[in-house]
Amino acid sequence: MKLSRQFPLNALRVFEAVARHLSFTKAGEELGLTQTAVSYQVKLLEETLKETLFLRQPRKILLTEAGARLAPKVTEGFDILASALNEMQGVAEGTLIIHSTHTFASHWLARHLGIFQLDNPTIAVRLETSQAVIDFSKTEADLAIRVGTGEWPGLKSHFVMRNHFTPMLSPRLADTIGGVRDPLDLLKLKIIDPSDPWWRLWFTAAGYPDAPLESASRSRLGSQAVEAAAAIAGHGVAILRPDFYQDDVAMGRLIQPFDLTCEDGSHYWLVYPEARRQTAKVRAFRAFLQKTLPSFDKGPDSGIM
Amino acid sequence: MKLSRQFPLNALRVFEAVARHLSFTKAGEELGLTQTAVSYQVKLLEETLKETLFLRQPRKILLTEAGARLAPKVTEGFDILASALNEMQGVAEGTLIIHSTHTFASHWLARHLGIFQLDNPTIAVRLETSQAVIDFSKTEADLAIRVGTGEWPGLKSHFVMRNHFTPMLSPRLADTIGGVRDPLDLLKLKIIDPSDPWWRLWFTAAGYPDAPLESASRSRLGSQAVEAAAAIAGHGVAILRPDFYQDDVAMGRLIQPFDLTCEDGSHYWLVYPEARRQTAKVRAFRAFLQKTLPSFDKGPDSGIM
DNA sequence: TTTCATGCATCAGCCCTCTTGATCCATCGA
DNA sequence: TCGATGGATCAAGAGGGCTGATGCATGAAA
Repeated sequence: MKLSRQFPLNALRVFEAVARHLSFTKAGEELGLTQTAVSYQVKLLEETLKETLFLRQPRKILLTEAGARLAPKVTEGFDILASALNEMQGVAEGTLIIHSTHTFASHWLARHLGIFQLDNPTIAVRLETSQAVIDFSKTEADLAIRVGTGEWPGLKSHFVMRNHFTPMLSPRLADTIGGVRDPLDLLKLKIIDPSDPWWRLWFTAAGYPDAPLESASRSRLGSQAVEAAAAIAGHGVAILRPDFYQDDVAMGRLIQPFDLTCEDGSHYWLVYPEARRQTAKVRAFRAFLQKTLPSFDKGPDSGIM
Repeated sequence: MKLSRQFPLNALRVFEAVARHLSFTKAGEELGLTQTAVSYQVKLLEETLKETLFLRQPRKILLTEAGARLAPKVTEGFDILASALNEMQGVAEGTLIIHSTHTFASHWLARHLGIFQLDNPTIAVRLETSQAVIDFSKTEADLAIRVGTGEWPGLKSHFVMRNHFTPMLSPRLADTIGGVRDPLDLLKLKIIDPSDPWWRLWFTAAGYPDAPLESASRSRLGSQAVEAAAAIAGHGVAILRPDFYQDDVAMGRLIQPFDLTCEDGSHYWLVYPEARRQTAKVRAFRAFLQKTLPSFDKGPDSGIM
């Protein structure tokens, strides 16, 4: 007997319940079926096996020898299946896989995940980072932090924080030109990745739409973290998300010469597949962001700039 | 997770196959499904569990952590179910439960079953006897020997032997009246159960339709075996199936004074539910009767009288 | 004994699950 | 660049399985 497609697995499940209750009606109640349906399924199974499994006596049924031999093993088999599912779900519930960009991971998550772990000691966190926009069907992340407009088909998204930027540089470098007071002062220094459109946006916002930015086609360094490192080393002025470099400012490794920040319409979002919205671990992470970030889920047009 | 009605068991079976092959297409081939159907079932299971089980990569799929944890247990569970079914069928195949009347069991089966057991050493035989016409849905007999016309709805029947009868008595009793030569001589003796219609049939066949049989309403002794015992003890003349008492005749305990036998239209039949026609043990028993009884399956109107 | 309650079998009809076939898409290898 | 491979998606259709009504047999209660 192979459990091939033909085999009525559901009938086996019904049999298992009937064997436990020794009653078609009761089994039906357990399974949410009518007695009629139970009768049908049992008959179907008996016909498939060519074995009578129950003796129908008036007002009660008995297991035949064959049925009595079959029942305990079937119960065991279904128990194993059920526990496999439970266990899998339990373990899955217990591990939260977060995908994020390097930048967000190192500058925000790394700093705040401790709180989450304190609040949710039973949930292990695995952090996966890459610059790519991940496809939930191709990696097994439970949720991701993405930059974008918040519109992704099939995914639920919650606003996390604005994605704004402003020039930042090392105080030593600023000193070489006697300090930075006017946006144009920046042009005296080396601009790290001047082809980044953020520079044009920022200078425009600062009132200098025509600032002469070298259009040397040197590509971006790849990630903001690398650019920041270059800036800290005094190699030039980078345009960075100030939120992420508060520590460096505090430690005197970077300064933010102007309060003016800019944005390009894309922001940080928490996203996950619609289907998994209700899982406990995702809910826990959402609650954590809610608690930690005042701007969470409020949309890009509210909250502090 | 309860394996309630809602749970797509079939999808779980499909998942199991996919996890083994790591291919939707291959799994489909094993199960006799199209790749489309497999895809649907896997998706259904994933939605039910709210867990991605496979990572769909181009030209290949991988199990996710959750899937990898689930697969072996699911395989184990299905293996247990499959072996339970196999085992049950094996054991069931190995035990033949025969239902029969006391008479046929003690006078024919008991004498010949040895041959069947020699021919089929792997089949254990269990004999259940009662006078009642059994209902296959209420007892777990595989087959039965019944007396009747051979017409039972839902049951397959094979003719076994004619059901004929003739007066029999102990030789000592015959001697008390100087021997039995004419049917009317029997009337000098006590007739065991004269209300049995067989007596009237036999006397009519013998040419004495008006033989004065006491119509005392004493009920039948219940079974032919009891009546035969009474006859052997010399308590009177019984009307019996001569086939069944050859031994008693040979041992001088009974005599059959007349060759004339009669019948009432009912005969011995082998019957079993249509659905079980092809099981090995039933086939073996049919073959045994075929070999042992010249009249088997030839119908009541052929063969020796 | 009659009547009621229980429990399973049967039947016809319908819904919805599941399957199929066609098509599309992405990737890998030549 | 093209063909082969393997999965996803879609619309359509068939058939399996469920339901509610009904029947039947029995045991319990009146």
